[in-house]
Amino acid sequence: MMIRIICFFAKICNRLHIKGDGEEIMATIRDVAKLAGVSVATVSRVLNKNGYVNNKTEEKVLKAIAQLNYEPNAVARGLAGKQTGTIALILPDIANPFFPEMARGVEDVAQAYGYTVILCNSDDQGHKEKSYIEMLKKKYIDGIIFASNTLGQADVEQMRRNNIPLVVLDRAPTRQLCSVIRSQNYEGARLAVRHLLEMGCRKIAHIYGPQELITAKKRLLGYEESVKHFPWYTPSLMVPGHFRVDGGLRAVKELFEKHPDIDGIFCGNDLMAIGALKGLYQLGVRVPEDVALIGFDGIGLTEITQPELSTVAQPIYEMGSLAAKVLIETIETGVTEPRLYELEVALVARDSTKRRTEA
Amino acid sequence: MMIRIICFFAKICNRLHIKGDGEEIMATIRDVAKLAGVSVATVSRVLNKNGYVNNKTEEKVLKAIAQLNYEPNAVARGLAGKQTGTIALILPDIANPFFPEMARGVEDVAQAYGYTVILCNSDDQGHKEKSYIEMLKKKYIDGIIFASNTLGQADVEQMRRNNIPLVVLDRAPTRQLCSVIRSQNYEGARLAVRHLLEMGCRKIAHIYGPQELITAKKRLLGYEESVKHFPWYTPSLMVPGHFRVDGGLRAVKELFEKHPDIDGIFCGNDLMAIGALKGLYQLGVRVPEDVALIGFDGIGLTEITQPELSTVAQPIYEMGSLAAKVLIETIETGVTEPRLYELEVALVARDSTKRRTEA
DNA sequence: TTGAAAGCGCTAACAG
DNA sequence: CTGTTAGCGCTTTCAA
Repeated sequence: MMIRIICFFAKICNRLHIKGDGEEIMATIRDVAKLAGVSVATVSRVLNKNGYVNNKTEEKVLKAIAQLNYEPNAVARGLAGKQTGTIALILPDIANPFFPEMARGVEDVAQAYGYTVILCNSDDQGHKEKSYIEMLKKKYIDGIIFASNTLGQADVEQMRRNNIPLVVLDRAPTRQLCSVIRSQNYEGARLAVRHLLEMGCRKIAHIYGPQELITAKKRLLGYEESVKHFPWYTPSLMVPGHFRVDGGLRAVKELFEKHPDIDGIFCGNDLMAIGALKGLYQLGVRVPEDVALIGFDGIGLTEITQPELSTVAQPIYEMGSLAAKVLIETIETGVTEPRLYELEVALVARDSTKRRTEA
Repeated sequence: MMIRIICFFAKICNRLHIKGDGEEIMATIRDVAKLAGVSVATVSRVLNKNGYVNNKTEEKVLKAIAQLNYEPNAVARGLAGKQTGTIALILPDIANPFFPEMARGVEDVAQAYGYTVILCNSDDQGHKEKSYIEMLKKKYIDGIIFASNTLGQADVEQMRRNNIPLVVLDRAPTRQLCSVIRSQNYEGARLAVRHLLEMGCRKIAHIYGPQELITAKKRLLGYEESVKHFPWYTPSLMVPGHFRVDGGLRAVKELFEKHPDIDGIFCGNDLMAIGALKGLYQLGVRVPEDVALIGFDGIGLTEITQPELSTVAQPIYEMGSLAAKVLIETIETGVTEPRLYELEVALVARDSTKRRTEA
């Protein structure tokens, strides 16, 4: 009884906006119902545009909503309906220049659909990913976009069991369990090599990324397939650069010790190409006169180097926005039919490969 | 009655994990209570480590929790307790190279404190910010970090009324209403100019950013104060570059039309410095031999140009991590005493200013 | 030290 | 077409 009375007073205070410091009180669905003279169910119906509602009634409700400046409470909705309007983006490191643009793509379409994006940096460490996933599950996240590399088959299956829609980027064979988005890594690599050949290169090296990554692997494969029939081809033309700037720099030096006559380098990603450019500069090798250089990814950094870097550009922003679109569709339709999207890449020829074609 | 029966069966199914496709069922606090033979209140107490709980009882509860693999549901917690363990980071554009590192700083400490970060790109457009804030309010966000520029006094006050803790980065006078984090923009500018002078420059220009931004303004001011007493000083040595690469490129060309004898340029941020470098290259002006060039911010890009760019480095990552720390403290202690944190900047002298000192 | 029970604000049966 | 009501899973008095 006592409780009731206290609650009653609390309510009165709420309604009258008596709250000391002028704190704003958010109207609830009940307030709206009362003001409109209908039940909360009816308000809920007009809110969610489901079920039948008389036009007149709807108008009354809408008016009440406007009058009270009512906004439905997303948390309560989440609890009741199991949908929070939140998706998570798990990526290795937002500070890696490849990911911000992709994140932007995700965020833009999420925003457009009324979703909110939670950002997670995994550093490609399995335990971080798992702890994120735990946390995201607790928060009733609606779905996850995975741009990270350490996602295991087991995790995917677990997500499935938890009914959490999943879209992964740049991952291989998990195919039948969730939608996958990637771009033409193999074809892109071939494109890069062909371009170097067309620019007159006659001994082309490759700096490759971590072979656990399907992208790095495919690009290496594309290189190999493109050059293995040449007489100059030899395995020592392929050196690792770990997808990092310093790796590219080191790799290029290693390369030139063994093969001072290299006249073209295809780097597995742009960061390594930037490192390679640096390394070549330090070696006194001119780009593109002595060596033509091309990267992969198409990140913005390739435009600020001197010379500007040729690259095989992936549609990074689109990969993100498509991922979000696919995920949200999965969430909203409930259809879990996994699909594979392979996006096209494009050769971007800039100064770093602009040499005279030799006969 | 019918309902009860159905629910009853549903519950049984849940408990027995009969759910067709092997979908996982998450244990609830009630399950734990039942298994431990206590009430949910008790479980809640051990969960939140508040209130008295007998050691024995606690053990039982803990065992039940472990046994059921129980994880408290964050959404329900949010509804009941008004705290969701989620903070928002509103910034202009994650694709702007300045922000990823800052975002990383925010995310890292958030993660460490068990919080989750929602990413919002405002593009510095007021309406986007407002719509984000609406959305975030609905979601019971615990606090907001603002690294964006169009936050008005009214918004800050509104946040206050809604009791949403707020930390802003790089903003000026909103001082008494929320905590502010920024770095020494004025001093940094003076540092940059002094460095150019020490390197022997005798006519120094400045490319400045949008004057609506306090940071750009302070840097411009620092420049002016440092050079206005020189005979060569004239207002046309200051041109706008909009904090963008292309702006810097254009600015440098404008500058050289009027003042071909410039031998030093201080750019209000690194992006403009990169553009300036490009422009100078196109003009055939050598850096640093003919012109020494220095930027501001200390973003990673400054290390990949040729020559590498000197810059006044802000502790970008720390700005982010500090912001998160301050925000979370505010959230958890409830203390809203606003503070101002001004972080130190550091001169990073690289090749772009490495010229012989003239007597 | 513990339990009962009233919410938090909304959704979704079900019954008119 | 609309209202009643039982939850969603947790926190938090209040009583015991």
